[in-house]
Amino acid sequence: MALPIKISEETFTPRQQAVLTAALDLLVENGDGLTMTAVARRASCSKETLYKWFGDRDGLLTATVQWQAAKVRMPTVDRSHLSAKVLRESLQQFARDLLTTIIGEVSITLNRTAITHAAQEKDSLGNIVLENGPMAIRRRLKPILEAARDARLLRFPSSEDAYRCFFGLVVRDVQIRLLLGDKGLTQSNVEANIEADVVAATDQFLALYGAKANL
Amino acid sequence: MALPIKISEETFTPRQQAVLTAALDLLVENGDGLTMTAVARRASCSKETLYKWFGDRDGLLTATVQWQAAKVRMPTVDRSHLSAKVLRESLQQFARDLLTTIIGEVSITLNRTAITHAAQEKDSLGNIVLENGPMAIRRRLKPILEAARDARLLRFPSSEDAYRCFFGLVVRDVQIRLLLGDKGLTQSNVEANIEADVVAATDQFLALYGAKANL
DNA sequence: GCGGAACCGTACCGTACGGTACGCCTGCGG
DNA sequence: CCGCAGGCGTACCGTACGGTACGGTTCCGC
Repeated sequence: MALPIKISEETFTPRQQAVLTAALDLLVENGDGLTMTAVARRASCSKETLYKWFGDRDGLLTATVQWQAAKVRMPTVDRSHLSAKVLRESLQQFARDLLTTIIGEVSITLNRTAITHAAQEKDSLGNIVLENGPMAIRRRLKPILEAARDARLLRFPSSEDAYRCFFGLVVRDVQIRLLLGDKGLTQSNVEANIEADVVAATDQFLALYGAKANL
Repeated sequence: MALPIKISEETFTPRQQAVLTAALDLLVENGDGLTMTAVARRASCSKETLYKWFGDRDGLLTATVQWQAAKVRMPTVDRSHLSAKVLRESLQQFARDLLTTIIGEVSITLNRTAITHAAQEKDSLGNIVLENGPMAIRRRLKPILEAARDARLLRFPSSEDAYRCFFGLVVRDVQIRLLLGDKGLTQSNVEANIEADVVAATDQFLALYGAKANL
């Protein structure tokens, strides 16, 4: 079946959401060793109910990822009056959101789960994570970039390339290192430098794509 | 036990290397669903031998990743006479190697395996991959960056930051999308653009860190 | 009050897979 | 020629886990 990308509030009943919360907690705690029995016990429900609601283990996993991923909300930027200052602050906000998201325990777990899943020729989880992560950022950022170009604040031939450059400047090697469990890169460690990194990445992006002296 | 980071040629006998090759092939083919029985059958050896040589499944996995990761070789750059031209070409070579590596089937598989492993509170595989991937690049690149700074070709306060910026400009969202199984980003698709991306990333890096008009 | 739907808890089944044991063959040193 | 070490193939064991079945309880509509 084609998975719905969007999840509305009413997709899951409160009880079901409690189950999904339990599943997510277990996922974060125990890695991908998520068993149906454990979820049932944690959520105080029967396995039969799990299978009735979610079909099978994959369905539960999918629902969990989908439900959690949909909770990530992007800030809306007013692009009607873009000034250099507003643009810079918007970019910084995007960078901050992106960084704080990817270093979060939940994001790491979800990405790991989806990648593990993708290793078994199943890309549904990967698509959900992509759609709610990088692609969501892209959808929100590109209009702003294009508005900024129209306002002569930025210069680029392709907004796609500009977006991907911004992504690279912000994320760098942080995400892959966290996913691989690099001990030299704890969340708190990265967290302390977020503000500096946000400013640095934004400055670099503006240096590359700013129309003039936007530094 | 502390895992040796370096693997010499003689660490494994040819027969053992054949077994590891079989394991790697299966890993690439079947994702993380690597079973001891499958490896034994593919390598035409008995399971008993596998356990004798590698201890347990984790040992086999570790040996496979370790052995394969060690095969990645970095180019050596002569940093005695660095000119702007040589620097640019060196950077481009690094970018090219990095990109061609991470889009390769084997790299994707190894990273996925290590990440899956990291989701179970085991970071040995992750460390091996990190050490032979990003960290290896860093070890080779940083001296060049610093030599270029000494030669007044580059300007930066921290070679660490410069390296990580370069990494971000080159990799961008390619690796995470491939790991997540993004269908809109096939290897061939990326491969076709490698040269353009290499040049673009290098130009951007030089624009940010070049001492003067190194564009 | 009554029937039934939903659901909990638990017991159960089948299978897949990690790990072990054993019988057999081959090659080699003495 | 003998014995034995190394290794192949296979059968086997135990367990963990996905998935199912079923009895008991609660709650809701009538």
